[in-house]
Amino acid sequence: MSEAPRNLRRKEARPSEIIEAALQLFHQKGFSATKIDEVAIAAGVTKGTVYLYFPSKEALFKAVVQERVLPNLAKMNEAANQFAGSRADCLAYVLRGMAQALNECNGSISKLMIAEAGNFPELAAFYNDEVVQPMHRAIRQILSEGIARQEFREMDLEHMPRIVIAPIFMANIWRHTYGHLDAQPLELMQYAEIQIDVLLRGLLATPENKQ
Amino acid sequence: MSEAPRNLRRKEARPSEIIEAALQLFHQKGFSATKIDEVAIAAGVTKGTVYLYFPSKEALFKAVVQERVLPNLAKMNEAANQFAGSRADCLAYVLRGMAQALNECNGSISKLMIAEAGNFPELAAFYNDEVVQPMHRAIRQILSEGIARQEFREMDLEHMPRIVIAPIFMANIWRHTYGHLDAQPLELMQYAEIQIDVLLRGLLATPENKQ
Amino acid sequence: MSEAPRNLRRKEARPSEIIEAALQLFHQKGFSATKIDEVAIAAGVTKGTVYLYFPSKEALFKAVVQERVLPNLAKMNEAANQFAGSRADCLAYVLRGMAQALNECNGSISKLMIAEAGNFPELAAFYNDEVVQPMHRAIRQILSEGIARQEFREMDLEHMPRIVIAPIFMANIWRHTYGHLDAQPLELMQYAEIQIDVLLRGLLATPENKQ
Amino acid sequence: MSEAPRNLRRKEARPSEIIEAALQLFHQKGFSATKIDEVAIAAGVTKGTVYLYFPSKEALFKAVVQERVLPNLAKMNEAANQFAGSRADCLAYVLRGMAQALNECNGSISKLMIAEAGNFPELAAFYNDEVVQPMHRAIRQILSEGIARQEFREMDLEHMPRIVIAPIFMANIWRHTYGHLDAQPLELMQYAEIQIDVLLRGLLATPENKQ
DNA sequence: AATGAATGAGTGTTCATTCAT
DNA sequence: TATGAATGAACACTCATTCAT
Repeated sequence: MSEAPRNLRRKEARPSEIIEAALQLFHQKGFSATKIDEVAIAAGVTKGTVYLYFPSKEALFKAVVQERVLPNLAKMNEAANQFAGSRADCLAYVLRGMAQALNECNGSISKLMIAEAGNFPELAAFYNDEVVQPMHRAIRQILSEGIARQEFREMDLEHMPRIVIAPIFMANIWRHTYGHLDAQPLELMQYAEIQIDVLLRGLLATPENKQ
Repeated sequence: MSEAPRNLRRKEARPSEIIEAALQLFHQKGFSATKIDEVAIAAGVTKGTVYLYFPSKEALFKAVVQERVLPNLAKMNEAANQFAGSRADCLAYVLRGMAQALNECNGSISKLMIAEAGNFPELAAFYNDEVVQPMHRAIRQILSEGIARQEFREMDLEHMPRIVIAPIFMANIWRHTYGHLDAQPLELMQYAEIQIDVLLRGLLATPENKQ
Repeated sequence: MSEAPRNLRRKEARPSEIIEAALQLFHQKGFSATKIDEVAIAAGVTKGTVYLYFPSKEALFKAVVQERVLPNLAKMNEAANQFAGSRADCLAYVLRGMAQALNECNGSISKLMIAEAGNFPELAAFYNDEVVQPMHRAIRQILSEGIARQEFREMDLEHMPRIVIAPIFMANIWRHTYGHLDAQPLELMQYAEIQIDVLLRGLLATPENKQ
Repeated sequence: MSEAPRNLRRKEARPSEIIEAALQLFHQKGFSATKIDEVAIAAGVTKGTVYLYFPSKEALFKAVVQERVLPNLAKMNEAANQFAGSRADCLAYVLRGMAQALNECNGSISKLMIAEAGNFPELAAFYNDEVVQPMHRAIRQILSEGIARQEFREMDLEHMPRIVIAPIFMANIWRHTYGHLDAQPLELMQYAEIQIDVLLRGLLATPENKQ
């Protein structure tokens, strides 16, 4: 109740507080519909302060993407590389990790990138290069190893990464888009288990081959 | 003086020309970033004329959704109901139909609805009620029949519709969002075949599963 | 009292009405201190209308310069070229013409360009190329002819144009800057006659000088 | 810990350092376009410090005028009063002094006062009363003495001061406005000599008297 | 039915000014 | 004395919407 002095309060936390507020609003309303004023209020500051840390709304957008996605991606990649078990287990592990990451984060960058890519071509290219393609490569790597070990049957490695990750990503996007309309909230982790089960049955070499 | 009277030209076609133009622009740039002026120009009329047929930008949005999505959905439902073969074939048939519909349409309403749902809650609810839920019901119906016929194994009918349709919808969204960045364009129909193959292997009752 | 319909009223006159209003305000308050809103109100329209005709404040500025200065300059040049009498009379004639032009125009572009050149380098260069240098060349031409005819004594042709025109320009700037503080308004035409008299006495070849 | 304490460094010099920085920036960019931040940085302090010494941007402006112009004017007046030679020589001396002062100072207060007078009526009045009118009186005094001594011919004493000083002042203003566009920089002192020569020839009583 | 000139509320951005330290 | 984080009023510019023709 007795306020801490405003201008000294966590001055290094400011940028990330603003990024957090921006993430919430961007994913709720999209980029254009989000007003800097709202971001500022949500972050507990005023408009001018936002511009103290980010030179433009677009720069704020980029910061949000960079701060919130790249670290997650790197973590996932590393985990996959260090995973020692079967490739099926590895794939399951990675998908679970993705679901967990998406579930814990209460924003949806992928939704944001879908909504605004057309208006920010440069940012879209950045996202594609830095996030999407590396993620596809990681999945493809696991699948390819699995085929080599005869865990997985032969398959089209070109298209498979999209097929593998789409259900989880779309579920997360839907959650943030229509979730409030559902009678009961979508349980992302549970959903992921089902998707993993169906997927692995679809990918594994014949049961006969397995044992 | 000798001009062919422009305003005699297919008076009744005006609204749908405007809707078509709006669809293109909405899916390219999103709702907020699309200007009425642009829609007008793309439709070959002037701004005032748009307001002659649609009382507001939001009303235009709704008209786009209603005109372009509901008919497709109804068609799909009917086809599914009349399909006589195995439920696996029926599921494949329906998914192929969706992919075809999405492939032929050079806009992406689903992308649009993801991007703008937050700003148009009423529209989101409408879309959810009229499009998403019916689609899920239709898929669930096929799966449920398949289980009853012991074509499919037991499964979670709550979550499965999302898992089934996610890859195709995501690929279509991708096409309209990042497609221009890809070396070669995503072949939606071919992609759908692969997804159907993996999915059915994952869903079918195997001898082992059945026991 | 009964207003003429607003949107049809002199639609072609709009741009020049806006330019006129902008000229007044720019020279009264400078570029930065002039608000588009003020220009609009002074022109009897609203802000949006200004942007209907000029894409930016800077573009409006350029239009003001182009519309109000270049025509005057061209007129002066032509008059000087056609003037048949002595070069002293010609010089007097040109200076009187300048004074007249500045006197009749109730703005002062030269003041404007001095005040804002630093912030609009491109515009300054344009003004220098299109207005200042041509004016200097015209003066230099007259002086040089006068020297050839032995009307004028030998002199430094490089610097002379500035010396010749400075008093009239400065007086005009003065009038628009501090004039309201003077007990009696500066009579530009009368002032010009005195300046012409002093100048010609200073330039003419005297019998002694000629010898 | 071992830093030389910055704030001990010439405490009293702060205001004049700030004034100096402000002078530079005001004449380069005008009043409105100059930001307090820039002034602060140029003076080697921070924004807050500027407000420690000057309660507002306008007050800083006034301080600049007072500190930098009034002393020069007083010096000129005194020199003129003590000058013992002919009034022609005295006039030449005073004009040379002005040119020198303007030449040495790399700002142009007169330009500043032209650009911003409209926005600061009170300051304009102050400048007119304290600078312009005294300067005119000083010139008028010299001319009047010269006429009494029959060095100068009869003339209009009302307008003459402007005519006398305009070329030098305008040249200085131009130098600071368009100078960077010229192939070779304007040599103000050399220019002044030419102007003095033309002027005196224009003002002196008959040539016969001269020798 | 169609136009397009005009509007004005709204938003991104700037910057003089304040104040707790 | 000096800082610099924070403020908020102000302004350029946009664009959905209106309306006289």
